Amino acid sequence: MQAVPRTALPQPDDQRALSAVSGRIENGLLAALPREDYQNLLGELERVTLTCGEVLHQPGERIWHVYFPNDIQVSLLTAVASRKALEVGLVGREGMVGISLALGAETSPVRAVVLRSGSALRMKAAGFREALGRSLELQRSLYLYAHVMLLQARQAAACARFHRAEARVARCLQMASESVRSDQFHLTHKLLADMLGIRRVGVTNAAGSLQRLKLISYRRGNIRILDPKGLKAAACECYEMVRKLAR
Amino acid sequence: MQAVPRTALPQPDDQRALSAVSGRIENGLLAALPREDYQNLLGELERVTLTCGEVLHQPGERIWHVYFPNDIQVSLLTAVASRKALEVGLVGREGMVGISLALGAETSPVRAVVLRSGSALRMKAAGFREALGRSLELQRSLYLYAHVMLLQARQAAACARFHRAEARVARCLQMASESVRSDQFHLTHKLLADMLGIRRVGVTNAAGSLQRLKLISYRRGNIRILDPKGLKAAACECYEMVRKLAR
DNA sequence: GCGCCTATGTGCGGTAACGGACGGAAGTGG
DNA sequence: CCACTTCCGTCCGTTACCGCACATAGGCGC
Repeated sequence: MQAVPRTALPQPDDQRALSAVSGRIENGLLAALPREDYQNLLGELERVTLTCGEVLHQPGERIWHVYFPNDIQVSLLTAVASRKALEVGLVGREGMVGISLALGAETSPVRAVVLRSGSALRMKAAGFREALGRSLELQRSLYLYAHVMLLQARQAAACARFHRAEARVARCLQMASESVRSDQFHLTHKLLADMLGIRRVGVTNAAGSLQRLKLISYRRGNIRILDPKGLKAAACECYEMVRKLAR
Repeated sequence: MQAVPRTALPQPDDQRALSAVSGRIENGLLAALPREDYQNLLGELERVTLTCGEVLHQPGERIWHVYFPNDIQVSLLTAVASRKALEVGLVGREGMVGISLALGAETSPVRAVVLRSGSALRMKAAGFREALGRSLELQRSLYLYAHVMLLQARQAAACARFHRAEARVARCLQMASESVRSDQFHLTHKLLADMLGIRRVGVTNAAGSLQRLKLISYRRGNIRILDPKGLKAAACECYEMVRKLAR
């Protein structure tokens, strides 16, 4: 992930904007809103397509947009000096990128990198804040989401400290699989290593071990889960933990 | 910290309640409120004295009270199976214990353990939620505080993953020193080890090394900072990072 | 002073992960 | 078909921890 260049802000693909926004609501947070509250947001939302590797937020920099993923997945990374980073949150269909803005901050504390290409609905920071002030329902669900992110970050901390690379790799694959709702998906060792804050070789070893156990198979980034139950057993409990405590 | 028993809920010392609450406001969050908002809270607040080792919240259990520390310090710990835990947040004069309640959760995601004895103002969960609904100012400052806790947790994650024990011990001592506003305080190796999620011996080694560098001296838990600048140089940057990004 | 508890120091083998480097193999674009 | 990039595998020595066990040493009550 160190190699990912700072990219220009993505442009909306306007030709598809209307149909997309007025169609079925894919994002969980938006879908859960009462219809009226959602209607009030519609004017502010614009659809963007994002590709793997794009950087949405940088730590310390101002948040210009918040993003509600449709089918993309976004990794939130905390970096330390010496070009090392660790994933401290993962945002998918059920979440949003830029929750700090809802909490009253103006700058992002993390780097937000697109992990899986797809589309999202985005909103300008100012419009978002206004909308938040108008909708109590939106407040309620976003603050609860902030709580989940807090949970995630804390669990990530304990996980990174105590769990072995192999278990963490297994957990990551399990999560990815459930997120895309398929037993096949694309994820390279390098990318996984960056998320887990370990060496690429560490992932290679762990993945090789999981492969020997017939839990997964992979080839040039194309991963297939062969034995979901076995994989879950090999994984650390952190994923389940977050789920459970998220209520 | 594994040895700390589950204690009964602390009882308020009612005889001191009135004088304490109506005196100078020590807690930062409360002190920052407009006078009117604070007056509205007064009825709900009760003063309690807490001693080192008391457990205020347990993960997964219902939050009955929130606490606004006067001079106590509270460590927030995330545990994994196998009796290991890691500090993912530290609450002092400027914060509160139980922020999850403000975000809409009902149970605590962490264990909250009193690190330094002293007093705090506490409030029943129901009363707190009502009060929060009434005061926009309180909302604003608590959500911002939630953002800071999120920051803390994320930084703690990266720190635990990447930084060496010695640097983390140095950082912890630096933080403790600033928190008590003194170059002397009490903190045993065992307690430090539990916060950092490393072995007691690891702390002993790190502390011994810092002592040989003439940065600190200690004797049976009584620590003295000899060279604050040197200590800061030996510490990892995580403390400063949180400060800076907290805006 | 004696017993006891807490706090600190030491020693030892074991190991998971590190950093760096190199090679091969699979796909990609001309 | 060939150059090139991406991705994966292997090997090396090194290191910062771990878990365990045991030894000292200060403080406290009696």
